[in-house]
Amino acid sequence: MPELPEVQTVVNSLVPVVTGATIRRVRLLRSDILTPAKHDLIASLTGQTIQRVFRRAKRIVFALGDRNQFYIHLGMSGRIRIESPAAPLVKHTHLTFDVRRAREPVVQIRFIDPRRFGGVWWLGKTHDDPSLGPEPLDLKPSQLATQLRGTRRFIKSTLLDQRVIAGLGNIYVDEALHEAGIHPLTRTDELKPAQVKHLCRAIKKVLRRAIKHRGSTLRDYVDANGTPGDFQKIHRVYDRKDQPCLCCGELIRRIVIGGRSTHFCSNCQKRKASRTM
DNA sequence: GTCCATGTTCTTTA
DNA sequence: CTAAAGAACATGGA
Repeated sequence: MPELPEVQTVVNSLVPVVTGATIRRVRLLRSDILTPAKHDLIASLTGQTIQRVFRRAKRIVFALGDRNQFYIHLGMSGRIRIESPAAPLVKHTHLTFDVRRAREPVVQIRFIDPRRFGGVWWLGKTHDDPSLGPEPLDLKPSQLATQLRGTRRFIKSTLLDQRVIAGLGNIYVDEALHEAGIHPLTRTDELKPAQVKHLCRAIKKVLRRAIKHRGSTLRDYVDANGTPGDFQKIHRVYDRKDQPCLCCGELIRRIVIGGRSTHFCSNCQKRKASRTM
């Protein structure tokens, strides 16, 4: 479910509720979602204030008043919900913490994740992660060119690699490659400078539009208030196998690259490196 | 029962 | 050394 636009949407819905709030009661209902596993999360959170919440890559990062940080990663099926503390817990709720801002009622933040590919990571005071690539929305073409240099992998696989760019996932890589007119099986080192520049613009354009539409709801993604996104309604290629391309009418194809379903238009995205715009 | 899934990481293969 | 392929993780929906 969650790629950069969905995670950003969740963060946007959390900001007004948790910024400056004090953490009251914390419950870790499944301790195996925590890394490091032995960390005492309850002791670290209880009584702390949340200075701010922000997104880095696909992570929801909480910065605490004592300069410690932790983050929640939603994995494939994770959700954050803002609820009344009295609301019944749904199945697969793994973490809850009550927060309170001055003169406002207590609300409860919940992390729910059936498949448990997501989890909670305690960062402490070490805030940087050298394994994460740059944020796509801040990316300059020259920076993208640097990140793409020296690999012959398929561009589809390269863009999914969080060390290269942090935040894209299967939906938005497919959408960005269509927007840029680049075939997903193009070898990364075959991209011309003009194509890299076009790709850089395409990535930002797709992500900005997706954030504006509050992400894509294919199955069950909702933001922290339970609101679904609607960007899936204007996908050009993702999940549109055998439907006509909105640009040219060609039927969208689905292939598998690196074990991931990949959608593209064989007319708008030519295999040969002939496109220069 | 089967296949598939918006993610990440590890192992095997080439 | 690089990177592709495959599996693993765990659950639920079609």
